[in-house]
Amino acid sequence: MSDCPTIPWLRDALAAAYGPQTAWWPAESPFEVCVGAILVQNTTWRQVARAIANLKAAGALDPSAMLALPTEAMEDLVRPSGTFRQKARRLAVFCCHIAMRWDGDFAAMLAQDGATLRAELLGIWGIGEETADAIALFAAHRPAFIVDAYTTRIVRRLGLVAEGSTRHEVRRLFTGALPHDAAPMREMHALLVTHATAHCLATPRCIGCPLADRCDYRKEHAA
DNA sequence: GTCCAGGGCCTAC
DNA sequence: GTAGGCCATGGA
Repeated sequence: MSDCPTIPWLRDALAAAYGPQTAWWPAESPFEVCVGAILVQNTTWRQVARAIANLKAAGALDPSAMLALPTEAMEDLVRPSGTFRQKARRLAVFCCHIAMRWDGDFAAMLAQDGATLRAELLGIWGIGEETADAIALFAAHRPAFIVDAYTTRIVRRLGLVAEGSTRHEVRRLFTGALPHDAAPMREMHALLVTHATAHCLATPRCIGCPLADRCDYRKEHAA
């Protein structure tokens, strides 16, 4: 739980390479952030953008409008993001929660303190830790650190956590070293995703990588 | 044709 | 508490 000195180094190295990540989550409203967070489960943002464009064109980027859509229509709209039946159902459950628990007042739901909001989100079927943290951080602007597949991959390659490490260990690594505030957590997460999509998924991986001195991508394959 | 992507649920042990 | 199967499209 002591501060890991590599985290500030990592942040600075990525910031130097990619610059400030302002307005990084591409969404026009907090609700759109939530929809994106659910749709991006186990897929790429490119696929999510298509599904969100469909929803926008259908006028469904609103909790009550979305809830009014027939199941099959929702499935068709979110189809490009994969696992479309599950995701249509998760969005419906989420909208239903807003309607039932908050009488449709989505802004009031997001206005809760971070811990209460996170606990409530985790109680909604279809929302796990990563999705809850994404909503808390990018829709409600509460301090929360998102541990996604990219983040885990990067810290494993840097040797900061063991192969079998849990999500909670990775979270502690960052929350212990970053200010407990939404802005630095948003910035760190955005830098990690920007870096991962630029290098960790690319081939060849390490040409021009700002972490090349300390990163060993072979480490993750030992798992 | 095969593998994998910014998860989460469910079941079995 | 955790490992494994499942969901399903689309890009590389």
